Formats: sequence, C-alpha cells, structure tokens
Amino acid sequence: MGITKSHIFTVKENKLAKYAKALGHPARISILKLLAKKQACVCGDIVDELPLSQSTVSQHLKELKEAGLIKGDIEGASVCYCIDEKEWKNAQASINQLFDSYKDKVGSCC
Amino acid sequence: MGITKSHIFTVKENKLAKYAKALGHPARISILKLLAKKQACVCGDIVDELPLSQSTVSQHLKELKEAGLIKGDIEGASVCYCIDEKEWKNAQASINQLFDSYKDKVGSCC
DNA sequence: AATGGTAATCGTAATATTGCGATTAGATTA
DNA sequence: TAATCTAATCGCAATATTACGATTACCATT
Repeated sequence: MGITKSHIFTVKENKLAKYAKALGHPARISILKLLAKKQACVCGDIVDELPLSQSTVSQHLKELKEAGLIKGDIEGASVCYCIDEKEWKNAQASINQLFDSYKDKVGSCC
Repeated sequence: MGITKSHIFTVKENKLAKYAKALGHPARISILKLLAKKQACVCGDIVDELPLSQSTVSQHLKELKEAGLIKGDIEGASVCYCIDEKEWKNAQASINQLFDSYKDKVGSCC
C-alpha cells in the first residue's frame, strides 16, 4: 500500500530506517558530502554545485532536516545549512551497531 | 518525476545510496538483524518471525539481494538467506567513509 | 502420478518519491 | 516604496514503493 507498517517494528528500528532512508538518494549523499567538507553551507551554494533545480534541492534539504541529520539557520535572506553533530554521530553509531552485529561466519549454511 | 537522475552523480555516490536505500525500511532492518544473529536463515523462518505476509517478506528479501547485502542459496524446497560478507563490509566501509568525512566543527556558521 | 510444502512472481490498490516550473514570503538594496 | 534576491512551498506529472492475496513453479513425499 506504499505505507509502511511502522508500528510492528521497534522505535530503534524505525529510527535507523529513517536515517538510512535519508541517505538513500545520491543527491542527498552529495549534499551531505558538501556540508561535511564545509565548502557549501548556504543553500544557494548547494544549488550552484548540483545540476538540480532550486526547488528540488530545497526538497532534499527538507528531507535531510526531517531525518535530523542537518539543521538550517536563517541568516538574513539566506539559510545556512549544517550537519547536526549530535544526530550525525547517533546515526553513525546506530548503523554501525547493525553492521557489527554480524559476526564472521563459522560455516552453517550458504 | 519519481525517477532519480543517477547519471549526474558518481558511481560511488550511487552505490552508497543504493546500500542506504536497502536499509531504509524497518522490515529490512529487522530481517538483517535476524540474519546477522543467524536465528533465521531459511526464508520461512523469517516469515514466521515477522507479522508480514510471505509475499511481502519475499519482496524485501529481493531488494536486499539486489542491493547486494544478502544472497540466497537454494536448499531443496527451501531457500537459505545469508548476509553477503564481502558486500556487507564494503557497505559499512562506504557509509563510515561518509560519516567520517565530517570533522568536528570549528565555529564558522550554525 | 498425486499430494503437500516452500518461495518467487503477478496483479492490484494505496501511497510515497522525484523533479521541475511557478508562485510566494521575507529580507535586502536601491 | 520599489525592485531584487533567497529559499520555501504549491501544483503537477511520472515513476517507485509497500503490502497483500492469488497464482505459479519447483521440490519432496506419499
């Protein structure tokens, strides 16, 4: 139905999925890389760096903001976007917890 | 247009986004956790663990397989699903590379 | 050969995503 | 105040995702 049955999963699973979903688009990866390098913090600079329209970039920024990965401070007429340090680390830790839960195979199947 | 302009991004960015997208649903997180713990390797066991229909689980498994994170070996009538060790490590490394590219803020903006 | 179990696929419906042009709201400058 | 610049939002179209029941294909038993 295009709608996820979130209630049957844990809060933690949903939060992790939300982080991952935000990372699940190359444009958003690209934006985050720009923000990480701090070469572009102002929205307009991001638009200039990517071959996407202003409205499209704005929407991607909105999704990253809703996932919690970034935050935007209004600076006069423009908006300064930055990575949310706390959530960024939290996301990394959550993802690594999943990856690390897999111990090297001992044989069994496959 | 609901279709991603993949060609304007790098292969690496697209690959990372693909991994993240696969992780972007709580059901798939849940499945991967089961596989990581090896409590469920056979498809049927996964279906039993989750309150989702067989066809829905099968579809999620397909997406995880297409992203490369898991593989399935046919064992008689049933199918044994396991994490693809190599791709798993590759995915973790790619994601961490992005996260680690952000150095703690020194001030600038936000 | 007939039956039963397992898992992929098909078809369908509801909803979400991606992308853009156009418009709008706020701040800045002339 | 008028003109301008910035970024969010609206409206739309194309496509993708999520979910399920039904069907199908394939093993394994009987």
